[in-house]
Parts: sequence; C-alpha cells; structure tokens
Amino acid sequence: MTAIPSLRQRRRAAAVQEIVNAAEQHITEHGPGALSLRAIAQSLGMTVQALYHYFPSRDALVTALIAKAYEDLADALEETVASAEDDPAVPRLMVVAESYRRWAVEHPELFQLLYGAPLRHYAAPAEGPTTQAVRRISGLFERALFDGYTAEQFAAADMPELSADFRKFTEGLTPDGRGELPASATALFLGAWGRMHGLVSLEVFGHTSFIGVHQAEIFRVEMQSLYQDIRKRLPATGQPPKDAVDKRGTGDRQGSASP
Amino acid sequence: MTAIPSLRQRRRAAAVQEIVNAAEQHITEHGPGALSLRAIAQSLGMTVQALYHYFPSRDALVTALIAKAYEDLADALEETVASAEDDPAVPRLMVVAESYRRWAVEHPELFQLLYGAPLRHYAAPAEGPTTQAVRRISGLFERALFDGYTAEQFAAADMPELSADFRKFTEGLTPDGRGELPASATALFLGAWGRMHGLVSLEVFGHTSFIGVHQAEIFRVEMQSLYQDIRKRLPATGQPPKDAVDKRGTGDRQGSASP
DNA sequence: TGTACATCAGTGAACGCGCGTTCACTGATGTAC
DNA sequence: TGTACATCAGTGAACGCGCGTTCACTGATGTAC
Repeated sequence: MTAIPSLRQRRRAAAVQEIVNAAEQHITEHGPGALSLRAIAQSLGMTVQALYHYFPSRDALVTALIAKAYEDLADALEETVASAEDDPAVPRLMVVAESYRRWAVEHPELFQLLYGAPLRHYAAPAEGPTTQAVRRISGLFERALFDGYTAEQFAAADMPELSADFRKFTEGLTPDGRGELPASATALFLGAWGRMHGLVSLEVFGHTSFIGVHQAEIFRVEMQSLYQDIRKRLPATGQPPKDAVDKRGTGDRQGSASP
Repeated sequence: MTAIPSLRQRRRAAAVQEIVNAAEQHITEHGPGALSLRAIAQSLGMTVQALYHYFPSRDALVTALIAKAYEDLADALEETVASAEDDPAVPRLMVVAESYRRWAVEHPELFQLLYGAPLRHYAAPAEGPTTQAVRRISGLFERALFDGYTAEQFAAADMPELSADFRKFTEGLTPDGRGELPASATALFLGAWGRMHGLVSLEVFGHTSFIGVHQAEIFRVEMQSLYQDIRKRLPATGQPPKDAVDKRGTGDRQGSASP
C-alpha cells in the first residue's frame, strides 16, 4: 500500500524513536512512577508541547513504553535461547528462566513497569501491541516448558486435582492464545510461570535482599527443581520423552503443545 | 515508666489512628501511588497542616501505613491459622497460603503497597516497625512449612546442589532472624515463598486475569504440589515425619526448625 | 479554689514547584501544477 | 524550473490543578502553685 517512506516520514519515525528512548532512559533513572513529559522533552532539547505532535497524550506514550519493554524482554529471552549451547545438562527451561531473571535484575525499573503496580491514571488498552508482546513471551516460555513432550504425555498426566469445570474452561484456550493446550498443560504452565516469577519479583522489589549475592543461586536451585518436577509430572508413555532442549526454535509460530 | 496516659495523650493516639485509617482508606480507593496528604486531611474534615502535628512528614506517614499493612496481613494469617480445623487433609501450609492469597486479592492496593513498586521519593527506614512485621509474617510461614520436621530430616535432606558458599552464608541466618536454620531449610523456605508469592503477585497485578474465576483453583493446585514437594524433600529418617498440621501455634516464639 | 502559665490541636495564608494540556503562531519542508 | 499551496515540527504563553511544607497565629486544654 504505502510506497517507500518519504524523508519526512523517516524523520518522524526517527523522532518517535528518540522520544521513546528518552522516556525509557528517564524511567530507568527515576522509576516508572516519576514519568514526566516535561523531563523527557527537556532531555531531548525540546519543549513539552512538541511531544504532542508524536503522541496524542501521556497515556499513548506510556502504552508505547510498556510495549517496548515487553518487546525488549522477549528479545532478550529469544536471543539467549538462540545463542545457548546445545547442552543436555542445561535444558531450555533453565536457559529461559535465567534469562528472565537476568533481564529483570538488570532492568528493575522496566520490570516494575511491566509487573509492578500499574501507573496512576493509566489504563492499558484491551488489545494492541502490548498484548502481542505478552503473547510472544508466553509462547517462548511455553515452548521452553513443553517442546519435546507429546500429546499422549499430557493426556496421561491429566491431573486428578483439576476440577471438571477448569477442564471445560481450558477447551480452546491457551496461555498465549495459540494452538490447543490440555487443561493439565495450562495448569502446569501457570504454576511454572508463577514459580519463576515469584522469586524474581521478590528479588527485584528488594524483599530477599538479605541473602544478597546468593539470590542467583537460590533462583537456580528452584528452577532446577521446577524442571525436575515437570519431567516427573509428564513421564514417558510409549516412547521415551525427548529432552526439552532438542528444539531450539527461535521465532517459529508452530503450535508447540501438540507437535 | 509512663503512668496511665492522660486524656490528651489518649486523644492524640486516637487522632493518629484516625489519620492512619483515613490514609489506608484513601489507598484502598485510589491506589498507593495517589497518596495525598491533602486528600487525607480533607476526608477527616481538617486542613493539611494539622497532620504535621502527628507526622513530621509524608514519609513518616507512609512508613506507618506500610507497617500497618504488614501487621494486617500477619493478623489475617494468624487468625486463619488459629481458627483452622485440625484436619490432616488440610495442612497448615495450605491454610497459610490460601490466607495469603485471600488477603492479597481482597486488598490489592495494600498488597501493591507492600510488594509492588516502592513509592516515589520514599525510602524505607532500615530497622523499625516495618521489619518487625515482616519477621512476624516470615515466622508464620516458616512454621507452616517446617513445624513437625526434625533437625535430622533437614540434615538428611541437605541438598547437594547448594554451593558450599551458600551453606557457609546461612550459618546463623534465618529468613526471619530467629533461631538457626540449616542451608537446606533456607533454600526450601525461599523457594516456597517465591512459589506462593509468584502466582499471587501475577494475579493481583492482573497478568492472569484471562483465566478469571479459576485463579483460585490454579493457586490451590500449585500449593498442593508445593506441599507434596516439601514432604518428598524432607522424608522420614528414623521416626516417621509428623504431619505439618499437628502444631498450630499462634504466636509462640519458639525456634521452629529444631523442636 | 483560683490564677498564671505551658502545652498543643488546628487554621489562614502563602511558598515554590511540577504536572498535562491547549492555543495561536512561525518557519521550514514537501508537493502539485 | 518556478510558483502557490499544504503539511507539519516546533515554540511562547498560558490554563488550572494539586502537591508537600512553613510560618505566624488563635483558642482550648491541662498543670503547678
């Protein structure tokens, strides 16, 4: 539809980028709660009003920032997975989990923006670039958890403690909105995500600072036991379960739960 | 030292209470980020300046609020534990975990205040009423996890994946600063806390809203498997492991790990 | 019991500050004929 | 190639608002003699 962008269009796009970058920088330095249009404009040598040529309101800019943060996180995860050694002793789940924690610890303010208290007066739009990025992350994590397991294994693992109501609910639902996942997989997925997120969240918000340097080790040990627990809950049926490392797809959009 | 409080002292104490309550109410309605001295004063029919007779600054009031929120949470946990049926099918760990989630879901803004992003321009004092309340909660959770287990079991469970460095670090350290806990128990404690906190945190901040009503069930299932995992990791040695329900101490300050 | 004094809750007025947003305008860049 | 016009980035001035905090003051309450 649109031909090559004109000079003006390219300049405009560059300006939008600059603004978003400056805003991200501001958040990194002062926390997400202190976000200020005036400060951002000032750091770019502009006046506040000029920003309104690029974003209709503060909220629009915040939305762009959240989307970018999610994309950054997803990029970091993807990159780590892609560059990981194909070492059977380091399953992909561990690689993704460590990457998740690393990004969070290195960008605590952005992690806050994504997973901390929502910003004052800000309501996220229901569907948009934000939800897309969230799906990317869910998909990455889902593949790290489940790739290599067969549909038979999920069927065999069908967890008795799941209510029929929940089983019915998960029909046609997956955590990231793609393919099909059985109820047991959904439960495992959410449990695993919470398990990974919990320690990271406590660490980033300073509630485990008393163990200092050893937070990384605690996290690693916990993720190892998560990995073992998943294996135990999805034991081999006919064929032996392939190790979860063997498929290191980068951005492939295949349904992952039923390969 | 001080005799019975004078009328003025009692009135003053009552006023402080009123202010804290009004502030809590304000947070509950508008979120922790919107805290405003003027709004609090207005809701009490006072002017802002009057607050300065009771709190030297905004930060002092925030500190009091955080401490109160921690105390509220600890009270809720304690109360649930105390009033729980002595049902072996419902171990104390489950009772505490469910109570933790319930409090969080019922008071999402207070949960945010405690475990979300720290407030702008606010730095918590290093030692004070806040840390005391945190210890109360840690103690409750620690007892729910470990009461009934013996020192031998912790010794036998000494987890090989824990580094010698970490083992050395935990000498004389416990998550809540009381008695002595072996390294394996510290690792189990933090892992379990993170596991409990993760799903609750995701739920309160709206990241698992797509499963709606079933969040409670997902949490319950995950906590059940946490309970089972702890039992597996601390198997019986000589004598059979007593179930973790048998001691439902309310506020007893005994060392819990080595009974 | 009465009087002088100290304590202290609360107010009115004001401080300087930063915030998001709107409006009318300038001047440069791009486009159509 | 030149000219008329549209587009749009950016500014200056201003809007109304709410914020935490300080100061000098009033008037009620409590205390000491």
